[in-house]
Amino acid sequence: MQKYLLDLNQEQRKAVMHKDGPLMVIAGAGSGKTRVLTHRIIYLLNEGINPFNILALTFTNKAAKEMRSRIENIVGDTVSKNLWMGTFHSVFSKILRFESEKINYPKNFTIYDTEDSKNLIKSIIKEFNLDKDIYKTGLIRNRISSLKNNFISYNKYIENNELNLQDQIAKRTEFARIYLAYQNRCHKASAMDFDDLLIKTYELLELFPDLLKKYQEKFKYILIDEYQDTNHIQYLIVKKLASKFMNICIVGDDAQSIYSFRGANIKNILNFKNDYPNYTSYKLEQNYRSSATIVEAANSIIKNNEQQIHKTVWTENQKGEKIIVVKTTSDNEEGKLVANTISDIKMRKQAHNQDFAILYRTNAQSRALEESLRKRNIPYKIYGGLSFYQRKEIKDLLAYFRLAINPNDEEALKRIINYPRRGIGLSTLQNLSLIANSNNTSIWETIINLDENSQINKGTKKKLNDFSILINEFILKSKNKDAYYASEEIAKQSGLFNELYNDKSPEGVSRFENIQELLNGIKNFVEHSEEESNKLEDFMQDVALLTDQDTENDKDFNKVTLMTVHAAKGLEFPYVFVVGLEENMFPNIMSSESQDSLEEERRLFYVAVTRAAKRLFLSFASTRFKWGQFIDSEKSRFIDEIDERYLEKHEHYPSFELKTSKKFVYNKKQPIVNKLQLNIKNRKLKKVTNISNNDFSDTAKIQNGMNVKHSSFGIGKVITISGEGANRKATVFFKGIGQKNMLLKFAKLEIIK
DNA sequence: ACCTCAAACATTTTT
DNA sequence: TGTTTGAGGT
Repeated sequence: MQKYLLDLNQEQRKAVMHKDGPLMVIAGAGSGKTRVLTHRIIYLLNEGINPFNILALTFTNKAAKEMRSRIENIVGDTVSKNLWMGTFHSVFSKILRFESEKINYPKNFTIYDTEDSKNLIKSIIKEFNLDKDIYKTGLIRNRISSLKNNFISYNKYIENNELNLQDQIAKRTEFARIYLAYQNRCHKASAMDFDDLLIKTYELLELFPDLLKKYQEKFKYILIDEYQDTNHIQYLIVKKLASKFMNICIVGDDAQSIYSFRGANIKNILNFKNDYPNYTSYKLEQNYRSSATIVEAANSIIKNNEQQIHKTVWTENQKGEKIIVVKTTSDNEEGKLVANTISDIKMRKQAHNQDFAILYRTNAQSRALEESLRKRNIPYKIYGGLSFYQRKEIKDLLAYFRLAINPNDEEALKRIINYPRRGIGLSTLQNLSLIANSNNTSIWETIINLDENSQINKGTKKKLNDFSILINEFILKSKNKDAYYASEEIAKQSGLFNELYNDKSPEGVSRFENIQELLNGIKNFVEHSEEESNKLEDFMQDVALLTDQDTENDKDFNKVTLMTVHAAKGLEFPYVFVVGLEENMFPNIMSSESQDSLEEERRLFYVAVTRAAKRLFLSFASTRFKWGQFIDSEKSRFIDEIDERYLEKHEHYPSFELKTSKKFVYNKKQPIVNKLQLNIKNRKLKKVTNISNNDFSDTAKIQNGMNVKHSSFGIGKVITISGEGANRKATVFFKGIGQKNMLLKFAKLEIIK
């Protein structure tokens, strides 16, 4: 037997060595599902299947990358580099780059990210003069996205009475018009949003049978990871592609289906049998990841769900220690508890930072945790905030690149037409937009054909003309020169480089550094690509599809991980903290209405718990700071669903001493807060926070002419002082930075003698 | 056209 | 609490 097959158990091996025909692998958490997928690909390659004929669809780019490198280690990179591997979005965008002209899109189409989509919708709502409180951009975008993911086009939408009625009830009577306009504007801008990447692929395969045949024959073997989280349109595409050879292998776990808000349909996995009647299926039930306690506890959680494929996850691993459940008084206490416990374990068990993960339901919860980790000097990395490519300065520069590649890209144009300042303001832009809409062209087309328009005055025309000359130069450079040369030129000539260089505030400096980092990244890209594919266009291909997990660098190696439970799917850590286990938080208030969404929250909790290998810590806070207010909260029902045997409950975790006094201990007898009580609580807690800050006595000492030190601006001289007590302000001159006005209460200035 | 400041506003999860 | 929007001034 081949060496790589030896470390598989019997079921895993059967799945790996299944050669032809539909295959369904139901894999419990931690049962080695990625390993099966990887090994199966290696097996196919060893059987003589051409790597060109294998398509592997993963849930994240990172997963694809990791799988590819594992395969590469065994079969070598000449073979592995020819495998088609990636997310649905990235693989299909690649196909569209070849074929898009057939469906009337240029090959250099732009991919609009969520921010672009929202901005476009915002413009449309404004142009239609609609009430922005009824037509909320985020909501509209979500609705359009969900329609698209269910393959309901504008035409199908207007025929659908039920959907129309929903919008009537919500008073969004103009929704259809917005939907149509959105589609048209995307098309005019030669742009596709995330959902279009799927829809257009489907259309392509539907409209052109010869193309369908081509890709069916190309992808003779299709493997899909995390199948429980595919949505309807993805399902349709796969069904089409696989219908010829039926060599489709899906791997998934219905108990870990957590993306229904994105259109994921748990029925896809349940219906696999109907679509492929001659299927084979294997169940992987042995968990290799977690302690027996964690595995059993997870089982006791998921059994509360009604919808599921029956399976029993078991393990031979040691029992391990009990799961710690801790109640804390506030979110800050919770943060301290987590940070202290991490330090403690690091010392006693010789664990490293990268062994720890802190998981939460919503991104907003990260702040209290970050603060306490910082105070304890524990390095951490945080996912799900802004990814590198979504930072303002990066998006600004990328917008120039996008225009150089596709000048019709309206969102990119709007972003930078007046940044840096060139005196082309809002009213000019509105005018242009109006003309463009009435001529059914893009804004760019309108600008380069200005002479025919008399609505715009001469001065503005000159400015617009200069702008178009600039962009035309960028278009030429991006076509003829390598990406690094072109991008550097664009950064300089656009004025962006200077603009950021001249901003010497700490934020400005870091923005400038980010731009340099981006340019370095492009340099690196050029050095590692062939001459025919080292253009800006090649670099930009799927930048919009990258997430912060994909842009991880070496600096992030030994750090504690902070992320949402959603983002943690597929990962594992020795020590896991699941925080904020409170009613309305987890399960989230938005999901507590229907049985289905509650079951999904429970699956999410199941995912969180099963990330842990050695030890699991669950915590909840009895007050939480939200919207600038303290809100009382109660323990999550999910904690009570875990079998008591596996839990060890604490008011405070004993391994460290809490600094706060008993008076803040949550009072069980008064779960309902009245306003007065809340105010008292506020005051008390505020006091506690102030103690940890610099006290006022120090700020009162600061006088005119003194030299002071600021944490980020460095050393400066006090020029003026105004105000009293908490309102005491100072104007300070910092060398190389300039004057800053600051409230002494917050500024934490240190007096330098 | 652009800047500044105060008031209103918002909060699930993401390729 | 942090961010976005709108009014009003330059």
